[in-house]
Amino acid sequence: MLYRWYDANCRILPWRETRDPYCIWVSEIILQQTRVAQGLTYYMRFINRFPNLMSLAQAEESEVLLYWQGLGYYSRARNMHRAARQLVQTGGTMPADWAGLRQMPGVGDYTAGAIASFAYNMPYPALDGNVYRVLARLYDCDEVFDTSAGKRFFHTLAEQLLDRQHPRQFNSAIMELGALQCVPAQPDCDVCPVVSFCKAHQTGTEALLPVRKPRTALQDRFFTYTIYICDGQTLLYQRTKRDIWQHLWEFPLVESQGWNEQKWEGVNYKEYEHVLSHRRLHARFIIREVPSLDIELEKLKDSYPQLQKVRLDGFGEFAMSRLTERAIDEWLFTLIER
DNA sequence: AAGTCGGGGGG
DNA sequence: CCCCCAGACTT
Repeated sequence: MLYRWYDANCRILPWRETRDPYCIWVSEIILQQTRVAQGLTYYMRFINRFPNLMSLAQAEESEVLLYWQGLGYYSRARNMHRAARQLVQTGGTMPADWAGLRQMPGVGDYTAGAIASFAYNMPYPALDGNVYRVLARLYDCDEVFDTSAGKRFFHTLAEQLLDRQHPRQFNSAIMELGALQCVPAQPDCDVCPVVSFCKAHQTGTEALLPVRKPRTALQDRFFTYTIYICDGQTLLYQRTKRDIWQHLWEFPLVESQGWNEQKWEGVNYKEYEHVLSHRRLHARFIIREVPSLDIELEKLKDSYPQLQKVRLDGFGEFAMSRLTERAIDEWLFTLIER
């Protein structure tokens, strides 16, 4: 039932056309907490530039981050780069078993199971958000799934259900079922291939499942960026602290607890709001034309790591957050053209 | 166990 | 506004 549905309905995706563990690894990292539609173009560009372990290991981290720019969760890219360098040091091939995969930086239980089953057809379950939803509904199970106990519970369930003769096909099918058919909101159960096995549908509880623990509240942060301008150049620094956007570049930043209501007469600035999953950022970008960037650089260099002069047409070498990217594209550049 | 890390799309 | 997405890591 399930396999027939999969063959007829599955999406054609490049990482399904290969069994190269490197390519499958890259796809799984990109797709962590990321929709296929968003990750697809990143995957194509990434594989084209870094077609194998060696090419990734030999690249600079800064270039890897450029290929990740805009995708979010940037530690994924840095962990992947670190893993590639580790593997090249120890033989230059991808691990060929679950335990070896699981030890790679950035590879957790889900990703290890996904690579093991997709690349090697090994009998390990792979529980992502789709699978938790499908299992919770099939068994009408209201156990909270994103706790350690809940993960153990569903993992045991998945191991029992797993088709050990066809782990690749099984994992692909059940994930695709969650992505296309057993969707979070208003699933069309009338056309579901496994509706006759679905206890939640018999009870009418599909919409209540799966059960997740409550999310942490959104917090506000206030950023004031200063764009120093002189002679077609500006100042950029690299974020290095354990915080958002680690190792990305941006304009010198001062964070405050709120907006102190001073008047901004004659000051050239623009405000942006930028929402992350658990933060609401309130950002002000201020343009300050100064007589000399070297004087500002000297004053600020102790507070801002890697602070340096950058030509306004040279931003392409520096990986930046969407927020900074937007401020540059929508404001700075349109302002400069006048 | 709880918090952190991005960004985007859909209802 | 809310939700969730081929999750992992740190504290």
